[in-house]
Amino acid sequence: MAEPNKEPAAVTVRDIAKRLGVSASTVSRALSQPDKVSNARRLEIQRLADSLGYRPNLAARGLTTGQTKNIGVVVPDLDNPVFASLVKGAQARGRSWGYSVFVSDSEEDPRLETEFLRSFENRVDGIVLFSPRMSSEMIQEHAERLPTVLVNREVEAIPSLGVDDREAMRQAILHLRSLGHRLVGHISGPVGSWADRSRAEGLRLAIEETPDVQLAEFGRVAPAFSGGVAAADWVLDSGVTAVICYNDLVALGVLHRLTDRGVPVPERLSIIGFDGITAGSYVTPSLTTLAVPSQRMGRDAVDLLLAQLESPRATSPMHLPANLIVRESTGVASGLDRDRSRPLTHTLSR
Amino acid sequence: MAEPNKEPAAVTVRDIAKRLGVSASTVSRALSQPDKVSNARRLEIQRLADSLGYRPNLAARGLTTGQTKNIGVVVPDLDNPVFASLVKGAQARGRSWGYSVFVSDSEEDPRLETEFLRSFENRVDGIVLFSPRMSSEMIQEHAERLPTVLVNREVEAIPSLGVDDREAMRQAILHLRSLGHRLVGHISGPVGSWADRSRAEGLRLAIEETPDVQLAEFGRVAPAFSGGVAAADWVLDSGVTAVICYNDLVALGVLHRLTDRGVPVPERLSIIGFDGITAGSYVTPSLTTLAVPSQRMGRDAVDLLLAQLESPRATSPMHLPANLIVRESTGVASGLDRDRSRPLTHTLSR
DNA sequence: CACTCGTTGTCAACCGTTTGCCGAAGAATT
DNA sequence: AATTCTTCGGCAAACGGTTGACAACGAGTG
Repeated sequence: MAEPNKEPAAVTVRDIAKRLGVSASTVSRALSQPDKVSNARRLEIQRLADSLGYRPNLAARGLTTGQTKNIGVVVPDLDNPVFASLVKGAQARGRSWGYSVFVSDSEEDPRLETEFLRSFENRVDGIVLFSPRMSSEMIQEHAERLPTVLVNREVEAIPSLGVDDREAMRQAILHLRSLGHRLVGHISGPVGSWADRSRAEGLRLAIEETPDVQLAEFGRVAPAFSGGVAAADWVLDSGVTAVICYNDLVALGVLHRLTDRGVPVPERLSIIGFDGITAGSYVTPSLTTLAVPSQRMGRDAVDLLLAQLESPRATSPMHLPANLIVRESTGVASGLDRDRSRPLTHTLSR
Repeated sequence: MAEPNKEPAAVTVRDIAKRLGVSASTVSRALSQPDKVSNARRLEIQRLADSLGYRPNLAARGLTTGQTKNIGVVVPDLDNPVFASLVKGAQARGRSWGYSVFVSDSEEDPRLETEFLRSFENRVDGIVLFSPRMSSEMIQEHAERLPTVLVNREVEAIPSLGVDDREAMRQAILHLRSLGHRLVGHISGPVGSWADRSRAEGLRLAIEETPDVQLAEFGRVAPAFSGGVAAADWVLDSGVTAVICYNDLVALGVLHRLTDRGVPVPERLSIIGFDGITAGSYVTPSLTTLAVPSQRMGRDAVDLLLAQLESPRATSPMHLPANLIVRESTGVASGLDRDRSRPLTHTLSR
């Protein structure tokens, strides 16, 4: 009564078989292993199949084949455009391989992550996991129950994909150096975040190979606009002429606070962000940033995952290049025109 | 050989049955209809089940029950924070009801949308569809194969959920009016977009009931930053003192262009956006906007869908209120202090 | 003690598909 | 013409779980 009989009773392989007087298995074969059945039959079956609008029930198929043709993607926060974009890329690539994508927003909460991973068991063929916080042990544990590709994080023996933070930071430092900056600040991100560690380390290495640039470390801030606002005065007061921020949100916060105070950017302080979110190009001055190819990371992560499904093998972590996008928030170092004559470019190895 | 035997062979209901010397059906019942089995047995079974880490295979269950416990969400573009947020809300709410969420980014392409909808058949129990472009007929057609909830769009006899554009526009107009604006511009969005029609209509109604405010229509622009940049000079030149933009991106474009030209905002021109994306609070001056509760829309859409699954019934379109967030991009109308003395508030009919 | 009744758990069928095995028939080989 | 090889298609079992029908059993009732 309450059921007005929606969903017009999906057509099954047996329906087709019956109408053609053949067996279900023949229909199945005609559709999935066309060379196992005669041309005439196959055509006949295919014709009827799509005239009836037949759609194989993937759940049923999955029961026998063990393939769900689904993959799961877990990200910390869909409101962060970087993650949204990653999901977009993953979904698009999944589709092109015939996979559907489950999405899960873990809200940075390891408990939720665990819940999702468990609920994905025997519901997906594999997962793409972006989890800066979960412990390596837990990741290991989950990964052996379900094929996994990690994004922006490396854990022993698990395929992973990340940003080449070292090369990114090198680009940033070279850019600033060639603008005459000699003392550069760094605002780091949340403790325990894998990305923060990796970026800080990359920066350290970049500084090491650039002897005439020095680094000033500023403490950790929340990886958000407010964090940048909070850090701005401190940074300005410290005497650095440029600052590299944990991410774009922090950079935008710094920029906003300085603009509010009437401090000219980049004349007084150059600012570099990280991520390449679109908001960076909306502000004035627009934000110079290290853009991570997040959509591509989503795509590549799926490719990597599917490759693993086909033939599991050890792979070393892959690195995608970040892209220095120079906009208006970086400029010539303030007041200092002294050593503009130094040859800079030939230290660029590659 | 190439298979290192990952995935440790999921434990099934029969495994449990065997170890306890009971039948599979008893185990099944103990887990899903606890009152059909004696206390002792039930406890025994439950204990073993989770000590073995048993996870029911939902695909298999779905075969008999007809419930997949999955829902699909289709949005036009995940890179748009409004849609990302909607997905976030939908996913969170789905989870709390025990549903997993497939996400699909249709890239504004009706062909892709159709493909997704078809691929969702007998893979999900229902879908949340955000499709400003697809024809009503096609939507009708899909909706009768699969329970559907529409977002930000209304089609005869299909449950839907949207923003109360009329009330939103009324708030905007009242806000501007009380700041002394008497001639307000409107930059509209892409042709064929349901949201654009609805917002324009809402604006028209709001203007009708506010006789002392007049409307100046500007043509359509791309619903993007560049669209706003393009429209800015035109709007400025027209003599309006305030402009309401199709969405925040357009508003940000206008703002950016004016700032570039040195035109003071809001002194010379007030700007209102629509959507409430976070980028609006990063710019200087920050953007006054009509914030749509996108995450909540996602949640409510899922609630509505699940309610429909339980007992399908006709429902009239639901409307969620947009929220006027007054920031720095709106101010007192330029040069005009003449009729500040008029009593304004009592025209506010709620 | 015979009877009814409620509880507990088993049997078997089923959901929609795939797939190994086998027999039938036609084609090719000798 | 007899034999072997192929090709085609049917049968039936499986995947993992659910569910209606029913048997067995112990307990309560007269």
